[in-house]
Amino acid sequence: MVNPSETCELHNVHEDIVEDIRTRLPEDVIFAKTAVFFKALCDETRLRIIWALDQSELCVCDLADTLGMSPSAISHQLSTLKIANLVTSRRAGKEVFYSLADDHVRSMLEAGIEHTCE
Amino acid sequence: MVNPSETCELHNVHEDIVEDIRTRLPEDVIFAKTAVFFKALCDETRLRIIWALDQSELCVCDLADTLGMSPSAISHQLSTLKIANLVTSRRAGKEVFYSLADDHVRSMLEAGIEHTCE
DNA sequence: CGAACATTTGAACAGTTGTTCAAATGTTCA
DNA sequence: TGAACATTTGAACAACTGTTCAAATGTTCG
Repeated sequence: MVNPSETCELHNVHEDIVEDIRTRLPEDVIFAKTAVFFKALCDETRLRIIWALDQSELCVCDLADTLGMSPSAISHQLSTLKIANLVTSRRAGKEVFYSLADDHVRSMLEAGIEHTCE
Repeated sequence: MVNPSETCELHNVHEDIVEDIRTRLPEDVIFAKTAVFFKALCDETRLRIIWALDQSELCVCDLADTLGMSPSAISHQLSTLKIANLVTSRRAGKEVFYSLADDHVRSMLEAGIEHTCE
């Protein structure tokens, strides 16, 4: 919790609005899960992976070759993306093919890129 | 760059697709800027701030009181959000009121929350 | 089985991040 | 001007993150 000396004087806060907003604030778990979702999207490498998987299902080596990175680094990031449920995988022999989990991921990437291109 | 020993054997990569995707990969700056945008959205505190500002323009102390955090912590996060162009501010006397920079931020927050609520 | 290769895993490392604390800066008003 | 309060700033700190490296695990095929 917060040290009282750090809070503003109560009579100076716009009490009505603050009280209203505080009661309607979504539960912690909502913000926690949403943060996890955006965390998965906030790294350049993961964005490149998602962009590439939006073009085509790809195996780890394909991604490593496409992005000029080590298979190990790619695999670690794919693991992060999988835990966050942004990608799915299927094994085909020695290779493991990854693809986007759903259209939400695709549209979120596109919305993000579009926003930065303004 | 990548140590050659770390890359997969060239003949095993799906060359055609990889080459096609590699040539169409957006520029680095696109991914960098998009990552900055999502980075601003990937923290719980910042998501709460954005949610609150979506309800109403608020000053630093209002936000601190609403979220139960110190004004200093809130101010630091608002600074981060302002640098990323997600919020704007106006001074009114001793107080500084913050609000969302544009509808993109609002819709992105809503899309993120909606995604986590499935 | 054993060789070859794709992938995963875990430790280690430097770099980044969010909060706290103390101090500085802005602004109002008596 | 000086007191009072809102906000900002910078240093410090622990916690977290992304990559590398070496080693382990999966899978195919001779």
